[in-house]
Amino acid sequence: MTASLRQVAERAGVSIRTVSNVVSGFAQVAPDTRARVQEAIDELRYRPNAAARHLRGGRSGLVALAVPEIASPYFGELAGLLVREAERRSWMLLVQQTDGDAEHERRLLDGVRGQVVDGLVLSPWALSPRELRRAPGGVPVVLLGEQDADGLLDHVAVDSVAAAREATRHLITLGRTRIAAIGPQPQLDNGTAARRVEGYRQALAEAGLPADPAREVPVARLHRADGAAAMAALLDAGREVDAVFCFSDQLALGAMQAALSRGVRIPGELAVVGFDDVEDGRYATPSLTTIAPDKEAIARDALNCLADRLGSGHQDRPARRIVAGHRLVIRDSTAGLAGRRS
Amino acid sequence: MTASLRQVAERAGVSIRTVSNVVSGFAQVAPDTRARVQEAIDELRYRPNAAARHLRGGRSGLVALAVPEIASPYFGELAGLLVREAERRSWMLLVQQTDGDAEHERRLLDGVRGQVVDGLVLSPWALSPRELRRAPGGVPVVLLGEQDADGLLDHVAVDSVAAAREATRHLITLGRTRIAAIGPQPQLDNGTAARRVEGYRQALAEAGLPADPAREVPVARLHRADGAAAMAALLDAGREVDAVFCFSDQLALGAMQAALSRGVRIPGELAVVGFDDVEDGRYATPSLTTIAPDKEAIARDALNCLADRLGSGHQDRPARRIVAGHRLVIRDSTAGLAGRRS
DNA sequence: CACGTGGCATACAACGTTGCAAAGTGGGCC
DNA sequence: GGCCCACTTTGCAACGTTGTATGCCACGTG
Repeated sequence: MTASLRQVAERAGVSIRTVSNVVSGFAQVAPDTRARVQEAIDELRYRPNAAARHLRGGRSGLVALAVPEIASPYFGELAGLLVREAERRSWMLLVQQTDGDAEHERRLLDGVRGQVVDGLVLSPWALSPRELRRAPGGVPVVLLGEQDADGLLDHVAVDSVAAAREATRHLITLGRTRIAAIGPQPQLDNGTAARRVEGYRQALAEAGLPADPAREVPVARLHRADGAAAMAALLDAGREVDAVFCFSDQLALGAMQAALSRGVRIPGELAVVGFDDVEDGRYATPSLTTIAPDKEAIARDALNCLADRLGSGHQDRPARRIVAGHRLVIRDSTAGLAGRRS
Repeated sequence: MTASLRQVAERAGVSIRTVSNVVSGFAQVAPDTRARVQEAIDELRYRPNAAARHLRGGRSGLVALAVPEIASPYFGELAGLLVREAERRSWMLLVQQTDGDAEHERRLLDGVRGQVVDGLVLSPWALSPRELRRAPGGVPVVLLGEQDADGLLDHVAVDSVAAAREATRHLITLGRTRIAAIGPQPQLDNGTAARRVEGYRQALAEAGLPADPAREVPVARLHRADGAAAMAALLDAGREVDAVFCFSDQLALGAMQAALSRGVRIPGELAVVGFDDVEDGRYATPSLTTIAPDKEAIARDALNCLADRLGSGHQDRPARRIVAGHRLVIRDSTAGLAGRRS
């Protein structure tokens, strides 16, 4: 099948160890020996055996990304960036799906851990901080989103309170006063959604606008269909609403679709803001105003966390809480001018 | 760190081999011995070491998916299905991105191969059949799309000629006669695009419509921006066009956006059909008529191919050419009735 | 009683790699 | 000429697992 160090050694007339030295460029090897060995390597097309290295060294070079659903545009885009970032470090990315299922997430925490990957980037959905905390001492974990496991695991997230406040404030500056929020998830112990609600309420309070609980529409998942259903519910209930802040672009796109199909004009009668800045939103009609998290930074920082926990000496440093940047991107769904996309 | 067979064996007072037998349920083990061993396993939280199994058995339980871009909705959706399908077989999915780069694809063919994964699902973009063919005897490969490597590698794809013909024919039955195609890629040796052009032309010919080369708009990539640019070019050139068949939903969504932003009514003045049936299209305004490939079948069949090449005895069976099903899904971008989404 | 049989448990080796320690080689210096 | 040192190369062991072969025991049968 594929050549091993032994075969290369035989061919080059040296010991296995010397070939290993050439391959890993470790110890000093005499130039002519190195050349002879290299020749044998090329002829036999030798490639280091990953399994053996993994067994010997305890590192697989694999990192897992676990998200509720990889088909979701936000996670797809993030996965793309993580793959790229991983490659930069000679790692490879393994993708796991939790389907937003607690049991699944639990299994990942002590299943994939310690076995095949060197680290895990987890976007928890159903698991409470309490459960995340009891993660055993396996491989390093980085959480995405604001589920902070009581400071026991590293995590990377945007400042959702601030971002939600900015988004809502933006709607307020447009003169909207009856602003709904689509995306709370009271049924889950979900830090991210809770914080976005908080930011939304803060902005309303700052502006002296009343907070109407009936305008906070909870959703079960973050799909377009959930956004569409939520919007439909708002409209059917006759809630007079002139703007809506959606906790994800997916929800916003679904909401827009539902509103448009009922003849509601956007942004004229209804201004819409999303969250995530996925590509779909940029090309939707109208294009979607949104909070754009710095996804590159999230990907980079997440792998940085893993990298330095894998590095020597830092294994037990206290958990980090990294705040990634974000900015409000204003597009047609809130811009009066019915103009071009950003 | 994590317990090994040795430690379990010591604790249970049996040999390593016996523990192994318990774990893999292989040889016969006396009930009380089994119970004792199981107890030790539980107490020590023993988990089989993946690296050692990989080294010993030559199987890693990993399968790679290599696509140009995982952030693209079509590949994201496919990845989700593949992860699920892989899980059903106790495999895990590794994601690689080629960025549509030939060198990258080449490296994957003989790099990832034979080293860390048991199989590779590759969606080639830039590599010609000729190059794909010289794939060395590493791990099994399945190609997605219609790049068939001269019958040397398994591949799974929809019948693009037939699908493109149906899509175009649908536009013709609406009474459209000046039908453009967005998506040819003459600069690439890309079987898929070529076949879609072919189906498009066939439909025109069948209907006795003239084929106007200027209405076949090539694109460099399949992003929304490319579709938007192509549409803009068509409109700016003053080509009178009353329908367009786009080779992917992404292109179609970009094209719709460009048309809408210039005040072109869809489907009134311009009917649009896409290809892929990604979720975005279902929620676009108007919702997008498209060719829906049977993605579940593609995922299943791709892994089936790998599975039975990994199984005993079938390693050298001739390459398979699997045709996945597809259907035309008619939505608002071609339906006169400006109604609800499908 | 000797032998075969079947059930159960074990020993050994090997998968391919690398850390460690030590051996071999040659040259330079006193 | 002898000795030390630096440079280069090597052998051994171990990572954790499983295939193969074998050992041990009790039991039933001829």
